[in-house]
Amino acid sequence: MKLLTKNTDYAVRALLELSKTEDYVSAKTVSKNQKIPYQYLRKILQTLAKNGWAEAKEGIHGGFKLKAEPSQIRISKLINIFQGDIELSDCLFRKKICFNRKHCALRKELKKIEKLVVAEFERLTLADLVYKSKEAEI
Amino acid sequence: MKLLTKNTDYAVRALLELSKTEDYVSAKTVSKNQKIPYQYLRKILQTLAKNGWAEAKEGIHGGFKLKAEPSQIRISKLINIFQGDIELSDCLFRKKICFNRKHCALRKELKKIEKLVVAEFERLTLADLVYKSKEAEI
DNA sequence: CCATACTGATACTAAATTAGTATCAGTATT
DNA sequence: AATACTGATACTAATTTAGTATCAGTATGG
Repeated sequence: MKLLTKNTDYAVRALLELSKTEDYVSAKTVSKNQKIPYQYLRKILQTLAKNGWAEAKEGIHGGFKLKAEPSQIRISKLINIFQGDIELSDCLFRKKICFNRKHCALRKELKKIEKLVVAEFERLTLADLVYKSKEAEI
Repeated sequence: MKLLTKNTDYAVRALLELSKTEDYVSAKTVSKNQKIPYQYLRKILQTLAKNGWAEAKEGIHGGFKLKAEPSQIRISKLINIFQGDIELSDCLFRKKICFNRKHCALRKELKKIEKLVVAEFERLTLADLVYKSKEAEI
């Protein structure tokens, strides 16, 4: 069971990379520094740009830069983009078997846990990670 | 993102089904009542039996029955069996890049969330679900 | 004004995980 | 001995995740 898939993981790390400087950073550079497959990363950066988290500049010396403050970039949002809604379980057979109380009892409990996780990921921002990174470098 | 895959979900529902009676219940019956594909369910029940959560009886009028009290069957254990360890993220590049503090900062935060989730699933037992089911039937 | 180093868009393949099926052998009951 | 079941295991299908490849277009520096 994984809460983060690779593309979310890569997205976070790419954004952290961008947070290092005000300049535009090319996908190539991010790819090198974070050891993320180049073409895969490009798609991720494009998605980030489309969703307003990064700004792209085309042409030579182009690249990407953060468009929002790290403290405004919530990991939950990134999960939403790359993995869809945070939803811990489907209500299988939603319509038919939810009359089946047993199943719903499970579902109800799962929903509770789901809320916890969502809250945690909403609390967590890129800034938290930047801050902790710096702390660790001392 | 799903915390429970279908086999865990099926396992829980199968165990709930078994909890209804002291008698042995055949896979066929469980399959019908819970609308779980028969052959798939059989594998799940066999796994539950192997892991000591259900007792199997062979031959005609055989089937499965609970081997533990519902209050002793923790959902976390079922997750462990059917989905492996609860682990929200791999530390990709574990050995090499964990020197990379940025990644580790993320990982540290994920571990915290992971602990929360694990604690919740350890708290939750089959009995909680049975109880809530009965409540709902009033 | 053009070579270069980049992004935009998109189509594609590969790998891994999850879900489901099928089959044959053996066992307890009547 | 027929029946209704489990044990074991091999297999296929579907879905999700990960990664690759390619062509078109853009900004910049020489």
